[in-house]
Amino acid sequence: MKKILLTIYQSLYDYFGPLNWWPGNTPFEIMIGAILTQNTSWTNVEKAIINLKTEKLLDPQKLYLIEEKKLAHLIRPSGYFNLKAKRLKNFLTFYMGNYKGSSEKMFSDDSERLRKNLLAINGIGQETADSILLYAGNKPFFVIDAYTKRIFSRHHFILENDSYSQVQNFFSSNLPKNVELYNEFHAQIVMLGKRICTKKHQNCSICPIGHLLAE
DNA sequence: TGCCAGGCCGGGT
DNA sequence: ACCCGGCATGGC
Repeated sequence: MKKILLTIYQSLYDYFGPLNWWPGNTPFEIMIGAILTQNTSWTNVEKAIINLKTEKLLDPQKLYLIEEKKLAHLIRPSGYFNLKAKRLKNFLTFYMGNYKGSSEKMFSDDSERLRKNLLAINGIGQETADSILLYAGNKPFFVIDAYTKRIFSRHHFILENDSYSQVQNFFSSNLPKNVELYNEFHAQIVMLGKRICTKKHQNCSICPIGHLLAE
């Protein structure tokens, strides 16, 4: 199993090339993006982030102080804007209150403890927490999303109704614990899910890992 | 035009 | 412990 997972990864990498995730320049931008992209396409999130950048508001202190209503307006293109404005505020309260807006301080905490604390924030679930830890903090937490579950359950590596932790454990226990690998592998999975292994069509004839999959 | 997108929460059973 | 409705815009 360890071998085939790495082979799948290698095939994806050969096919798509390096994806250089996460799109975003700073840890803070990545963390904001992680919340904004919940059940939302990245193109919509980009528009919201551009709005924040244009207003020069992509800054912990400024977003912490801005009125929630105004924040909601700025992130409108990302969808669920009222809900997400609230969630961003919840995160910012945590981030400013505990770390004064310093990602270095935040990620110098014990990672398991930090993960629990992130999960305690209303609006941050397991995928968002792991995305923050992996892509903003370079901590080895494998991110599980809808694409991962769809692709790997479709091909019977996992069960369709496996829990998040079960799926995460499947990857963690069958891969070397390596941040770069976790980073790139998840990015490759998302690309495969978007482009080829979509909800409606499996398109297995052009799937770059089709020959590696059972059935 | 309807379906989908890099989830999560709260209330009900 | 599950199951479900709500949240909302933009692209194809």
